[in-house]
Amino acid sequence: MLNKVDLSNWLQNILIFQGLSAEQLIPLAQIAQLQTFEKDDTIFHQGSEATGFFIVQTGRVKVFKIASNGKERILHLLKMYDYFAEVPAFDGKAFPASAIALEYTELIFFPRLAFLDLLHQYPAIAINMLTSLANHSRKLAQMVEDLSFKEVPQRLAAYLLDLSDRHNGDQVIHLDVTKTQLAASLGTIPATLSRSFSRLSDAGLITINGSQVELLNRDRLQDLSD
Amino acid sequence: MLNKVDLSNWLQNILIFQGLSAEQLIPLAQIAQLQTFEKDDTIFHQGSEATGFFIVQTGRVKVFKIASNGKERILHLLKMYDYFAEVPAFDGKAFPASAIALEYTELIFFPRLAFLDLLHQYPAIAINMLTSLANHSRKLAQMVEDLSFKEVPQRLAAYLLDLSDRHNGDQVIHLDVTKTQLAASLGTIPATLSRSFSRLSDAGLITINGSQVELLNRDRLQDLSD
DNA sequence: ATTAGTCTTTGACTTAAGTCAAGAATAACC
DNA sequence: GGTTATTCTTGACTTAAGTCAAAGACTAAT
Repeated sequence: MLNKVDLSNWLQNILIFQGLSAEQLIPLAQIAQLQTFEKDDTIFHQGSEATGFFIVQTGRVKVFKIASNGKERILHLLKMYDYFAEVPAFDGKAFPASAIALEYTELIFFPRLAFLDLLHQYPAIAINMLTSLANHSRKLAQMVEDLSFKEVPQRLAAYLLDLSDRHNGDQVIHLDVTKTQLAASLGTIPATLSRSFSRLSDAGLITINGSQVELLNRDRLQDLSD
Repeated sequence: MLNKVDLSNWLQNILIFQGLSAEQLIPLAQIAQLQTFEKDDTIFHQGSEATGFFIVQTGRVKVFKIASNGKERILHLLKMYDYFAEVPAFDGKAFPASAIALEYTELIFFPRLAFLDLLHQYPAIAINMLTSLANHSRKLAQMVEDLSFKEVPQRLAAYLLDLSDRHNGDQVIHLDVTKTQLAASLGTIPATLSRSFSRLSDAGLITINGSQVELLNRDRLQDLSD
C-alpha cells in the first residue's frame, strides 16, 4: 500500500470519500502515511495534541476514556474501513479519548493541516464529513440516553439485538470482544455484566455458552431494551 | 426581522456563519423563516421527521430526551445566537431528541433541503459547520464520560465551576434553571440533587441560598470534580 | 500435556442513588 | 395580598450496581 494509485483506489471504500473518483483521491493519497502498530500499542493518548486523523486498513482499534482511578469506558471499536479522531482533526484541540491497537494494525494517517487544506479544496469531502460527524453525534447521544435511562441488563439486551442485526439478524451470535471489554463498552464492570447475562438467561431470553449467545426471544429482548 | 437585509446582518452573529459577509448571507436569509413559540410550546418531538434547523433569536429552548417511564434527560439549553438540530438537518433521519420553548421564543428556521443546497454552494458554511459539529460531539462525549465516571456531587461540582467560568469566574453565581431542570441536565432527580447540594455545603465547598450559590473553595471543587 | 496467565463467574458486603411521600418554601396568579 | 400551585427539601426505605476476593474456566506458550 505504498503505491499512491493503489491507495487512491482503496480510499474509495471509505464512507467519507464516497462519490469521489480515484483520480480525485490522488491528492489525498499523496498526504497519507502508513502507520503500523503491534497489539496493545498506543496510537494516541487522551489529552495529547491532535495530530491528524486515521483510517483502519487492517486490524482493530479501541477508542476509550480512562478515569483517574483506572476505570475504563470504551467509546468505539473500529475495524477495516472505519476511521476515527475526526473531531480533534477539525477543531485542533486535544484528543478527547485514547486509542490502542487490539491486534496488529495498519492505519492510514492524514496529518491534520494537510488534510484541512484538502477539505477546503474538495468541498465534497467536507459535506461527506458532515454526515459522518452527524452519525458520530447520534451515536454519542444514544450512549447518553442509554446511560441515563437504562439499567445494565437493558443495555446488554440492546447490544445483543444490535449485534444480531449487524449479522443478518442471526439468532446465534458470537461476541466479538472479551466480556471485560464488553463491560467497558456498556459502561459497567465484568462482575455486573456477568450477573446481567445470568439474568437474561434465567428469564429465558437468551442462552449463553462462552462467547456464543443465542437470542431465544427477540420480542421480549426488544421490550426489555425499551 | 422580516427584512432580509436586516436578517443577513444579524446572521453574522452566528458562529457557523463566521467569515461570511452580510451579502453572502442574503441567500440564507431568503430561505429563512421566522417561527414563534409560547412558553412550553413544543418545537419538535423526538422521533418525528427532520424538517430543518433552528437558530434562537430570542428566548430559551430546552433540548431533551424522554424515556417511556417519563424520566427526562436534558441535553442542551439554548439561548440567543445558539442553534440546534443540525444533526437531523444533515442526515435527514428523525429528530434524536425533543425541543420545547422555555419562554416566549423566536426562532430562525432553515428548511432542510434548501439549506443543504446552500451548503453545497457555500463550502465555507460547510467547513464552519464541521467545527460546530465537532464541538457538539465533544460535548456529548464529555457527558458520556461524566455519566460513566462521576457521581452526582462530582457532576454538580463540575457544573458549578463551569457556570462560574462562563460568568467571568464569579464566586457568587445564580442558577439559570430550576433545580428540577438542573437535575435533568446532570442525569439525576431533584431529591438526589438536593442532597448533593447539601453534601457540598456540609463539606464547606459552597454556600447555597435558593438559586444563589457561592463557591467557597474553587480548588477543592476542582479536585472533587476530577 | 503442563504451566502460567488472563478472563469470567460467584459470593458476601457496601454504597450511591432511586422511590415514595410528606412538609416547607417559593413562585405564580387572580 | 392572599390563595393556589409548583418546586424544593427531608426522611425512611428499596434497589441496582459497585467493591473485594476467591474459585473456576479458558487461552496461550513452553
